[in-house]
Amino acid sequence: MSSEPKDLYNHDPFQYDRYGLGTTSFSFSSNTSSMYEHKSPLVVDPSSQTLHGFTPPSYMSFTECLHGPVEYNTLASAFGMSPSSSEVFSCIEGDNKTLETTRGHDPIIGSTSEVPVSTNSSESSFSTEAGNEEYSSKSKKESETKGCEDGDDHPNKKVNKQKKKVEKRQREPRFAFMTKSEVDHLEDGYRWRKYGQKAVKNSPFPRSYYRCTTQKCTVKKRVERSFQDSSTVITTYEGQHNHPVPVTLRGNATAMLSNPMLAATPLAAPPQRFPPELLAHMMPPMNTQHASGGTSSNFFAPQPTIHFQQQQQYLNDHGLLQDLFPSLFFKQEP
DNA sequence: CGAATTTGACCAGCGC
DNA sequence: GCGCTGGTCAAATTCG
Repeated sequence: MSSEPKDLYNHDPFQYDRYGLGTTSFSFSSNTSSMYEHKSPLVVDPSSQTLHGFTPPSYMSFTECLHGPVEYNTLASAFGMSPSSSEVFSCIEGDNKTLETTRGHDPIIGSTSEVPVSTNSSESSFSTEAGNEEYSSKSKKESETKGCEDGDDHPNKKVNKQKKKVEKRQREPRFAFMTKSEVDHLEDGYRWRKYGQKAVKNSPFPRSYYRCTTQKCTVKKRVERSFQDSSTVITTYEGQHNHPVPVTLRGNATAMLSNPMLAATPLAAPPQRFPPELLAHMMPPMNTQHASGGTSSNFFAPQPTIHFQQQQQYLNDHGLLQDLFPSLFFKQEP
């Protein structure tokens, strides 16, 4: 194993754990392992369970975020994608090591155990990492056995194993976020097939594993409920969709696509790339209901039309983005 | 009847 | 090396 994970871990994407109330830590890293970090105080409104200055993205669809060239999947846009009203109040992006952790300390759960994911949580965390390091052998197994020759009808797994050991696979970027939702599996417009379920240590709730059903799309997601707050669903996406959103959408997904705001969403917005979910989160409350409502909002509710660029402009004008993520404004792909 | 889900088994990685 | 855990497979079952 390379030392990369350790290094990453040392950077501690969960650093927000250490800074207590009113502090947030953002960590990003690209494939080159560069990392940006910035800590900035945020105003928290416990009653509304939201961070002021963090508003659900009404302008960007979840599916859009999941799809396409967006470097860091914008899953936070999932706000409102759930069949029932839900809120994403924390996002975590990282790699296996960061998210998966060390024994007995579930990465995600673990983070929440250190800083209780209470409804009045005062932290919001984003961290991104898309490492290049070896991926889990299981994934290799999956892609290889499915893909090809390995699969001779001989279940000679020993041989396969050796092949697998040699071959490395690039790690897919991961993105985790927590959502207040009654349902585990949030509708995001894509079609998923459940391929596994496991009991999670220290949690009464199982973790479900889903895979995108679209051919050749390797995106997966894990869904689990926080053991500390059963109303919180933790969803971890892995990979990026290489296909458009399936046409046949139901329920909210349909609503989402028919939402003029979403339709106007500039998929191609700024090419590279401030994670849209952050943009979304950092948007000041355009809708006063969000700012003062205090209740779980339905993010699909009609809202004033605001274009992405306008929102960005707003942020720029207020210096929010630069202040929070100066480096991201100049971030270049390697 | 095909698609999706369930569920027990299997495997690899990691810490001790 | 062993045991624990997460992740995946795949047969069986359920669903539409």
